[in-house]
Amino acid sequence: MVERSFLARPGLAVAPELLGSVLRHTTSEGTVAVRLTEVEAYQGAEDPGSHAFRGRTPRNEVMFGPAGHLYVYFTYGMHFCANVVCDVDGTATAVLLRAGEVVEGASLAAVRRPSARAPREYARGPARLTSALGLGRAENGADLCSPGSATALEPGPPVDAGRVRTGPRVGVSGPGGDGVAFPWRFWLDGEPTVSPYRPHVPKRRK
DNA sequence: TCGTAGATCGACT
DNA sequence: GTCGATCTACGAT
Repeated sequence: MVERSFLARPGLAVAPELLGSVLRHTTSEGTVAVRLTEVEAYQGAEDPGSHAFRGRTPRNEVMFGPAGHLYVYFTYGMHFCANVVCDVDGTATAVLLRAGEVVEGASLAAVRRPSARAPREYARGPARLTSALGLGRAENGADLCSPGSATALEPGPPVDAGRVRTGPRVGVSGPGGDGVAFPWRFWLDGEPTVSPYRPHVPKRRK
């Protein structure tokens, strides 16, 4: 079980140390656990790309709460994405879980992700990861740091610091408006489950 | 293997 | 009414 104090820091500090951790979710169907290989930090009010940028709403309520809870939101009409809420109560920073490797419950993950051709694709991508774990609206606000919780975050095997890679999010400058892009994405080099980098280009519909 | 269009609905303006 | 922290199918190469 990850200590809540570990998460009660800015998402930017927590994110790289979260790589390699294992998120386990148990339902009536069974248990699926994913070892995180790619995450992205969201700096709340300082991040134009964050749900919390325009202030507190019923939707992002959980982000403003205490650390160690799960923020699950619905997007694009069909997908769920999951974040680990960080920092102290009242501060809306979080870490988006972008990709991971299924290390337990692969058969159940296969049922939930029928379109995946290989096990490495079970959780390769934010929406795929939540799908493989079986996370949904019901898990929004779930406590990750309480013993016996159906949704839990656990320390994984030690990660070689040399394999941790970072990347700036294109077009987003850091606090202070100095024009410097901050490295808010973190992933483990060489992991086949890391999603391919694609610049964020919102598509316009007709 | 790569690139693009379409799907689909809740939150916010 | 508009847009989105995306995924998948499908056509082209």
